[in-house]
Amino acid sequence: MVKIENSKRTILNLAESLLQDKGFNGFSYAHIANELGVKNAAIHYHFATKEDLGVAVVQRYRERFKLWINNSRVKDLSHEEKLDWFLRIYTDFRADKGKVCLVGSMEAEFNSIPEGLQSEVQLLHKEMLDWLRGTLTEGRDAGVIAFNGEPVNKAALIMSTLQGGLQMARALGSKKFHDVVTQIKVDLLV
Amino acid sequence: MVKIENSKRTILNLAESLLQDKGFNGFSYAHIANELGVKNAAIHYHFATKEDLGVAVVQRYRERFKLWINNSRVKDLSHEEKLDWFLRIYTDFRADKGKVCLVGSMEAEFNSIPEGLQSEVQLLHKEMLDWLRGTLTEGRDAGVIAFNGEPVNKAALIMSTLQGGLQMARALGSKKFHDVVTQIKVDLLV
DNA sequence: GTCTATAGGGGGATAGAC
DNA sequence: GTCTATCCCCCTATAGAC
Repeated sequence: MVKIENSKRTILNLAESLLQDKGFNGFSYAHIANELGVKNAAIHYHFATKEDLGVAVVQRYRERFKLWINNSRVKDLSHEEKLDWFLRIYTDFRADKGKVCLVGSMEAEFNSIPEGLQSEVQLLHKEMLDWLRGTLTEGRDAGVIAFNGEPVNKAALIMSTLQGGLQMARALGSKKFHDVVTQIKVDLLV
Repeated sequence: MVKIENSKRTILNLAESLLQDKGFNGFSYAHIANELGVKNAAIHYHFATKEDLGVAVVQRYRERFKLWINNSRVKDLSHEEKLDWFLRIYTDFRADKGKVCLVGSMEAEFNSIPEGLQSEVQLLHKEMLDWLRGTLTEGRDAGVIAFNGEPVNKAALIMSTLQGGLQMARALGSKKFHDVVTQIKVDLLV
């Protein structure tokens, strides 16, 4: 029911949303087709297989993340602000119909999704962790955040916490997620 | 291919394993039937619907957890040992074919699983969090572990971290999970 | 308790018209 | 680019024999 030229993008948007809402095994081409007001086959024209669609969603997300972190609006932030920006990604997911993070959604069903999709998830997770580790390192070197242990471990802990926290909120409510974010900050100030 | 009297238990074992391996939407009665060497319909005799089966798995897990924490082998441990026992549950999952925690598996697909199952997951998550919060509170009061902030928040953080950490390990390997466990401990000693 | 057989539906995917 | 039509497979679930 919308723009013909952007239909590919619209499909990706819906697929991304469905992945974060129902998981890879929890949505179908029919869901997207219905939402878009077209038929099943129309989606297959743009993305031959479901694996192709999933891969395209993650690839786009990877590019988006790369653009974000290299954009001056993030690059020029203070160390604390960069961390807040990262936390806000997850807070926004929670506020957006209780979505979970893309990476967590697919790692939970990792052993029942196509291999090509597994590889993309791996790359995205690495790239996000890498940025977070760098930010934590710089922030501690600059003396504006504090934590014990290795930055690489702290980065893995924080990202795991956010990922698990969004999932927890589905069963126990948004307050629980915000409790977790609060504790992440507490554990960064000491 | 096994004991007739224990077939119900065997089905539950397989279903629990499959849930932690492939997720609720990623396994079928056929998987269980093949593994057991029986036919599809035989499983339906024991558990009429897939929802019934899922609910039974989580209910059994809840009872098991309750038995554990009330058993003297856990109850009589020191505060630090209790925490180590809890962490070991997750470490053992990772070592067991890269399973993720039952709660995380189903919260990731929360919006595409039956309602009755959602309720059970909610109860299990509450009960585990509650025990962890209590243990953290007592441990800090006793002066053997240290952390800032509210025990309820710290408990939610630790459990989310373990849940997300097991999922992360699927894409990035076991070392990453152990990094996270290391950091959890670092953040408890200060 | 397990079997055969089957109903009934949904899902992914393709062929060919428009 | 989207449609209709269709294929084929897998899945959940049930009926009734053994």
